[in-house]
Amino acid sequence: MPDGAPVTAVEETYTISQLAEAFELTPRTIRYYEDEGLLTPRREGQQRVYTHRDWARLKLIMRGKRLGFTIAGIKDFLDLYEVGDAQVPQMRFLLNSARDRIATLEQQLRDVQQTLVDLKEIEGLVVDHLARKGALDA
Amino acid sequence: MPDGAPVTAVEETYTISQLAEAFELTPRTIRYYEDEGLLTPRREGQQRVYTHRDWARLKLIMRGKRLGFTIAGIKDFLDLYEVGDAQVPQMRFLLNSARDRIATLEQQLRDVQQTLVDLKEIEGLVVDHLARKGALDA
DNA sequence: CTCTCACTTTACGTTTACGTAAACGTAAGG
DNA sequence: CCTTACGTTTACGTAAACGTAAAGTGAGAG
Repeated sequence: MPDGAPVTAVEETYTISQLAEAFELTPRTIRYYEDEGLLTPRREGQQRVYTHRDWARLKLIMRGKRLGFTIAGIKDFLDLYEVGDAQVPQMRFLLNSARDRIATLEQQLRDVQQTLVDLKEIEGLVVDHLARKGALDA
Repeated sequence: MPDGAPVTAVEETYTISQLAEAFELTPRTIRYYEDEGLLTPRREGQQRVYTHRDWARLKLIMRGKRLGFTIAGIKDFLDLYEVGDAQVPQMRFLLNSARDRIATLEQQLRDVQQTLVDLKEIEGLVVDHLARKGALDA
């Protein structure tokens, strides 16, 4: 076994455009996320090499975007997943960040639920109105 | 009873800065929403006069913002509440809009719930870590 | 060797959602 | 009459999140 050989199987990697296609983003966007510190792919020559770790982070990024978070906010959020090596003061900070975010998410949860109630009521009204006009086909 | 006298009690009105303070916005922002067609206050001379209807719409606007909608998206959403006088083709359009929005909101609901699960797990890990270090005071 | 293709960097452009400054109107108070 | 307070319009400025064009690099095909 040659020195420095990988212990685990060779990890699967992705190019930037593979990631772009998978997540329906442009390479530009993915590079932008790197500029903002959300991704840190290694380089092979000058080319970026992404691993399944970047894949996972991109999934979290997309979820954050669907939730309306800013890129900076998503970065903070991603940092929460990197708890391993933190010291106690940093830990306290992370804990507060996590709890803040939980609070706003619980507000968002209520907002979504209420909006769904509203919209379904509207939907009912419209369907009703169309029914009275006998225009409910299609 | 004089001609043209209001049947109901005189409706309560608000100035732009009253609204601004109540919703923690700037007057600039409220005028911007008017430019974008989200609010249409009547004028008294050159001053804007807002009613409780504008108040209600602003509440919906703020909720939309918390949900990460764009201003244009919020406008479309507000239009859904104006179903009364629509014709059938317009009704069909509204129905589709409402259903589309319901779909994305249900996705958002799942996202919020999953993110809450994630964050609470992180919170648990951090609390645990701090406990082992005996640093859970304060 | 040339061409193509995918990737790279640099840098200016664009949209959204307001901020901010300038200049003015108007009613109330001293 | 002057100031103060609040309102107005007009218009340029700005931060965020990319789009887009220009120009260069490196590997492989013909």
